[in-house]
Amino acid sequence: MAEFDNPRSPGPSDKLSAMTRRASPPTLSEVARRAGVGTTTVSRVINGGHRVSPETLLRVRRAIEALGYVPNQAARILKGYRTRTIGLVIPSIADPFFSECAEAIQAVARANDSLLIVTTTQNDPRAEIDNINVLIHHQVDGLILAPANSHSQMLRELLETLRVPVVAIDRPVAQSRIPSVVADNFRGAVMATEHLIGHGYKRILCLTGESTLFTIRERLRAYCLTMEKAGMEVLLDTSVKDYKSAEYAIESLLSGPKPPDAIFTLKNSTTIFAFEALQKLNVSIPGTVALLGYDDFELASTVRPSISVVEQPIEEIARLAGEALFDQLLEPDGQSPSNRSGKAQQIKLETRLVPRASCGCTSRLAESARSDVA
Amino acid sequence: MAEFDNPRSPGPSDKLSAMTRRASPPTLSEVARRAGVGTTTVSRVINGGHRVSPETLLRVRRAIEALGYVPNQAARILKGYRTRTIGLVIPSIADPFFSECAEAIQAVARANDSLLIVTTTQNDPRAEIDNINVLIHHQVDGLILAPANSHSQMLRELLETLRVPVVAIDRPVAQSRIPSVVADNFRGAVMATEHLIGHGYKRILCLTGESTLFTIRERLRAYCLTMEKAGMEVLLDTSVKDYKSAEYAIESLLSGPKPPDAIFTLKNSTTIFAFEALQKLNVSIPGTVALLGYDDFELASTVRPSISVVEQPIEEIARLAGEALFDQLLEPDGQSPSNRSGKAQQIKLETRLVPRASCGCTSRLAESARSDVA
DNA sequence: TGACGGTATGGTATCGTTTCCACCGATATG
DNA sequence: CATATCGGTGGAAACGATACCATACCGTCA
Repeated sequence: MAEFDNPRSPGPSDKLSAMTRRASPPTLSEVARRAGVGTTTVSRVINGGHRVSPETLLRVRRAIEALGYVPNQAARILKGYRTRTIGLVIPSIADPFFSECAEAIQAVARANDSLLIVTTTQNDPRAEIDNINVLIHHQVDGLILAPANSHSQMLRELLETLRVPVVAIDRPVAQSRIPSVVADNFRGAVMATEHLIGHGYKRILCLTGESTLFTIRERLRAYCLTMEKAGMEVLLDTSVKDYKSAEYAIESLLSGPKPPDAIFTLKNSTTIFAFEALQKLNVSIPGTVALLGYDDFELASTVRPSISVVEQPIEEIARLAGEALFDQLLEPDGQSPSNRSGKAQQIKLETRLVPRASCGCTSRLAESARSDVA
Repeated sequence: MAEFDNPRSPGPSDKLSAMTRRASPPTLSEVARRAGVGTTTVSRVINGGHRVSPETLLRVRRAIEALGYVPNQAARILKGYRTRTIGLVIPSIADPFFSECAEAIQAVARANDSLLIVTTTQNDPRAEIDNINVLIHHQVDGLILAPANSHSQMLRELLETLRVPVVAIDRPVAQSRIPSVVADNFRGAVMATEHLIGHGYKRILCLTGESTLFTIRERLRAYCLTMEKAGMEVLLDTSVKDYKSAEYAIESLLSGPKPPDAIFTLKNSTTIFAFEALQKLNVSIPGTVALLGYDDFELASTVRPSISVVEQPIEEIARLAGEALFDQLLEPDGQSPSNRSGKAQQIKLETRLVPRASCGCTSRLAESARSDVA
């Protein structure tokens, strides 16, 4: 871990570098000198040019142009201005769900003249805390994060002492007034389970994948409740974490005494592992077992059979979170921004069932249903 | 476009807020006062604690702890320190190629105590220039970018006047000494074309997709040269830009007088469109036409038939670029960093052919070949 | 004419940190 | 014993931009 490093190199004397390529960027007072005005006037020109006579304005603008002057961010920030950066804390950028989020949030940031700093946690709560601290030290104006653990006491406390607005995404922060934008995971999983039940499947297996995340737990809860309400047996397998484990689990379950006739997978990667395993084992889909997954993915409609999924409005989640953040940022009153009573702070978005072939909807039905919703 | 906004709110008088929850973060001089030392000493403690007596060190550390002091970044930066942020300029975060890049670069940045700011251009050269300027104004320490147009005069000039190190990724900057890390697109496409020729296909069609990007042009050049060298007819189609156009192009070509017996797609999305179209048209792969794509993707090995591809070492490209950037950053001499003669600045990485079923390699052969290389 | 309101402008303290320089005492060196 | 050396320390001047306040000027109204 390197120590802090040297400041700018000494640099040539002012006179020497006057005509040659500059060693350091021009400053506001150099602009002022060149334009024959005071620093105040230049500052005013930069910040909108109000209360400056047209001639002076022009002269200053020319000087700025000639010197290629750009204001020094650090100095402005020091005077209390916003940094025009926001931080994003997510498990991984490579995950398609979060990369789509990042893209959308970046767009919102850009629309608000801000930049986005992305950090990743790999769902490690400690890395998460670290990242938040680092971003705060870098004086970001606001923070969007997908909490690794919704119930972390430490996280909640940290967030509530923050002086900048925070919005949680995909997963809420339990027992706090931190605003959040999440999908309705419970409702989505209810829809999915009911859909499979509606198809007449009798033994619906739920593959949770390995996860303690809030979203997965919600989906699991919904599956269990729905099954029980329908008087059906809850069949769980939590062992699938990669292709191998999927193959092992599915093979043993299918050759067991009471094999499942449908599989509901609770997340993207689990769906893919399960699909891969079923293919490899030459299990007919949906003939022998139907498959329905949570979360859409690019090739879900292309593979044979196409895979039915519950689709989340990812881009919308991210966009709303970004907008909520900037709403808080632009609020005139500096009062603790997260406990204003007026606005609905906890946003929950609808998800959508996309029936395709793998759940037993025929190709044709699936197509019509699809265009129906779209 | 909002104007600049207000500086910090006036804030209560010092005395008043002394005992209550602080309105603004503690400063270095407050720490100094509490520890009964000068600001210089505190500063020294923060920056490594050299030349400070053990007792004083302890006292200062305690004061820092008690006040929860963290140094103000803006002030340090103003004094000439690095911002410990680097900028990344890519076409899109949602693109799997670039999201993997971003992930890897972020990891390198973190390892160097830096943060990553991500901006996207949608391959628009103007947005690219804008983004670079914005990042420079934010005083990033360095820059990594995937140039939209390798031959842009404007871009080259901008980059060469920059005072911070730059590394190009995936695509070089033509006629310049900007360091770059790219895959050997030419060699990759030669391998692919030769592989198809080796299978005995006679009419190999190349689907370029819509692109003027450097990478695609390189691959196209390689395809053409290899075909000509083999005395075979170059078959090009540049019209595929989505699923519909793929279906149209493939249907009309296949029903034409001299239909292709193999397809080589030059990028990820084109491969998927082509595959989708072939499936929909019930064309047998590789029976009627073989398929080989550039760039791997998650389900390429899962779909039936599995799709043969040329795979790029994405993570390695990104990691090397990140490391090259920090190498420059840490170089002691501040001389124009990009034209040091010592190091190889233009890195070109090998790509790898991953034969699967779609090109005609049988499943078994494909498997063995695969594990052979892996 | 004198008081007043408004506009254009500049001087200067300030933000929080680093660093140059000066200082002090103590030990080492001639 | 005088002087260099060195570890430990603090005062105060930067860094670059902003904003409070003061000033100078002009026109207008009573």
